[in-house]
Amino acid sequence: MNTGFNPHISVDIVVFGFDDNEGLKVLLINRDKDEQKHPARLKLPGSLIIIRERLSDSAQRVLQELTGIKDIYLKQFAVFDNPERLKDGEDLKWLCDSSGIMIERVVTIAYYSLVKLHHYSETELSKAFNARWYNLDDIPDLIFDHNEIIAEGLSVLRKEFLTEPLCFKLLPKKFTMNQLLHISESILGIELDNRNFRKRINRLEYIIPLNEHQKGVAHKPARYYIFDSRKFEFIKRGHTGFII
Amino acid sequence: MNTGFNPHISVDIVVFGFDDNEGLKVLLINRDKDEQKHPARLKLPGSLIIIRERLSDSAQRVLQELTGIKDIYLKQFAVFDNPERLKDGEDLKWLCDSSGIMIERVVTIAYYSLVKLHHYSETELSKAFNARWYNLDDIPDLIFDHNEIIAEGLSVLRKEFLTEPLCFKLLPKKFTMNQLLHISESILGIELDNRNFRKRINRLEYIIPLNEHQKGVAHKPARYYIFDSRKFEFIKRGHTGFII
DNA sequence: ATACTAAACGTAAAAATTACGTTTAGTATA
DNA sequence: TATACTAAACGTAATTTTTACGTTTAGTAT
Repeated sequence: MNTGFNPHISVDIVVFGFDDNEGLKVLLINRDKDEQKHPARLKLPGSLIIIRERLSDSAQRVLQELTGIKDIYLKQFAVFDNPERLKDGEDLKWLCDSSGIMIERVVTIAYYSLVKLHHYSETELSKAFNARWYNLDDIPDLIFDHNEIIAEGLSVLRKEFLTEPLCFKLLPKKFTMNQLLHISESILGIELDNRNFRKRINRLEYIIPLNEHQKGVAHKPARYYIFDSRKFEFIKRGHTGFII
Repeated sequence: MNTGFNPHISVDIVVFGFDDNEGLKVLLINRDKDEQKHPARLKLPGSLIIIRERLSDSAQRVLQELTGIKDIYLKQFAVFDNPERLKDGEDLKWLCDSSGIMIERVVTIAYYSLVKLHHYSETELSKAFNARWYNLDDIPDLIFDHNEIIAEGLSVLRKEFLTEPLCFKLLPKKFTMNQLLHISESILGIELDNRNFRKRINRLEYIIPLNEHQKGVAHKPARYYIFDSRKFEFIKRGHTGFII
């Protein structure tokens, strides 16, 4: 039986969702989408790739199929290849049944992603996809090596966050200094000094202050800023790129 | 015909070799190990993995089989998965012939490595393996997407070099400040100010000055230093790790 | 003795970091 | 209408790091 799946390669996606109030979360789905088994078998969104599919296409497709989330930033961050990683007999049986092929060994390519949590309704994720957001420090036992994949994903995210302008994927076009601060704190998992943070950000030429302010807040209204990605690239490339 | 190869997954290794005089080089082999075809088809050491083999084991094995180099530091740095990456008909035919299996599509996991060039005799590499070191800015057209793999490998190496203590893999146990400087310059591809470099390094607690100096040189003999990896880890982990 | 070489030390200005204190512009409430 | 409250925004002074240089030192070679 040829299902079109590549029996050796899968993708798994760690979707980090940011929420102003509650910080960073991860999206998990139920292994058995429609059943309400107890205990539930939770996992990352992921699946075998289609034979000749590009990995990034595969990741986008799988994510949409399993969670409805589409067209988002995805970053390949590691490969998990332990030949024993699918060792759990029951979960392996489920994988063979659900994919319709004999599984010998699967190498998975892991992606992480950053999304604005409020863009995706909890109710729809839950009802249509049996998917839910979990706090980072409250993640249950997952199938296969998915706990390890999340841990590594978070570690890479934190490293890349220091050199890549990732926070702007989680912010509206116009954002305040405090929003930027809170995201940085959530992702890095540390507290930052408000005043020193402002000073550091103000030196960055690619974060541009606007003459617009918050309205209707019960305190001094905050200024809005925008991120100029062209300026960022220009500076990052050491002024060697041509800006048309 | 079951050759034991996984028809979908390969490893390729970018071996960077450092040489005090000539800087950074890359090890390339001939596609056709024993023939002296003209023009030669050059490539990175790499091959399909064995069905249930771990990727890192595979990389070590393949490297030893194709170049004789063994037990070295290898770092997974990227996945190359373009479904058209093996497009070249002649090279694809060679791959099918040499592996003995029908190739549909191969995703390759790329590793980079750092070795002391003088550890590997040019003659033996050349005679026994038809392998040669090439200067980074003098790399010919390679098969498949191997030029792209090298470019990406170098880019990742340069990034990781800034935060990981990679240079000590290229230095003898006891090294001089100038050796450290030259490696840094070679890898980063830029010139560094000798005096400011010394100052910066001297601040690092994990680079330890010895009371030993060069002998028999026609100038002020240089002090030797050693790298204390335990101290480095201790400091890097933010003093939270237990040192027994 | 003198020249030569790379190693090693030094210095002063500028920039960035750190650890704090103070003022400001708005809403809420008494 | 005055006062309280809140987060935003500005400020400062000490310390550390970076940058761009100049000078001295310890050896061999001639």
